[in-house]
Amino acid sequence: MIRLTKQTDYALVLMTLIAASEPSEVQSATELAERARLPLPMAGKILKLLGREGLLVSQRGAAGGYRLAQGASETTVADIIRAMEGPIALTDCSSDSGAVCSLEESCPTCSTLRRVNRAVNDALEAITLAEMAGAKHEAREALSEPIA
Amino acid sequence: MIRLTKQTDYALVLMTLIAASEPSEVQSATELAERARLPLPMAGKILKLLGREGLLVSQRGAAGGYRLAQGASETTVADIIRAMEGPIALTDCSSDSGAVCSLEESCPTCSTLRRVNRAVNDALEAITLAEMAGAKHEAREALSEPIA
DNA sequence: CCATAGGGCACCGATTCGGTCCCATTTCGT
DNA sequence: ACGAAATGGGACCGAATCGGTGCCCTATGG
Repeated sequence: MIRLTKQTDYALVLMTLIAASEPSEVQSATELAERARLPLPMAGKILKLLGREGLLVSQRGAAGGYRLAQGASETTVADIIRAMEGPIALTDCSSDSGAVCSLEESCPTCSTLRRVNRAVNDALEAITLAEMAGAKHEAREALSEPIA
Repeated sequence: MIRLTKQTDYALVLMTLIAASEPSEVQSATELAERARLPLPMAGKILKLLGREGLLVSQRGAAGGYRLAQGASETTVADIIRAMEGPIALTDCSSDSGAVCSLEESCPTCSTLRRVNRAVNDALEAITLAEMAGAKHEAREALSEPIA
């Protein structure tokens, strides 16, 4: 249903939590799991993935944890989704790789889908982690206007 | 991966094919399946669904088939996706139904997701079947720019 | 040297997806 | 009136994906 997985959803929540704290100090998976009201194994799994994908920097050993790899304004929703689910492509057809579509005759669909895909991508690229982290207090007026 | 199912993909192709023909005359599932290079059972299943959802009008009996229920300019990509997959919602959180999110504390995510969701929705709502059907010949310059 | 915390991965049950098939019903043509 | 041609509505099945847990390893601070 054009929907992202729950794990991606959780990733957005976790990233938001991390972004909302002091950028320099690490936060443990246990802490974050509690605050996000997620089971520890789940949170751990997701944080590991986000680390491997370069969105988080991890500190191993006792008193370890995670912190953002970049500033909260440099990370977008699209980045997080890509880290969790791979390239953003609505269909096989709409991926950037020039994979040839098997539906030759009827493939104006392809070109249009590519366009749709781009619109979605842009929308996701436009929202930064900083906005999400700040949304709790401010950024309420930013919601009143439509996007596209 | 924020992707729609293959059946939805097929639905877009089939709808495009139907829209590209004379609006008044019906086309059989067999015909359409051939032109879309899809197995007949698949095409049939999808066409039935689109009919039930009100996007197509069916003519039963011999020499039967399908035609558009509305003008090609009135039907959008979003309509087709909704017919195939239900309401467009990136996450449980972002649906329009005011379903309460379980992640209370961290739920600025909710509001932001709602915004993302809306952007996606708007993008899909903006593309009509008429555009897709016409894209084969024109609308090529709209593609010349890279995607992401 | 040990408790703490992340790294990696295998694994499992449940759901969804892609696809096929069957049978009932409708309708045109002869 | 009858039969071929089409749609209508499901049931059904194998395969892939999803959500979630657990285990064992390595790193590190006290």
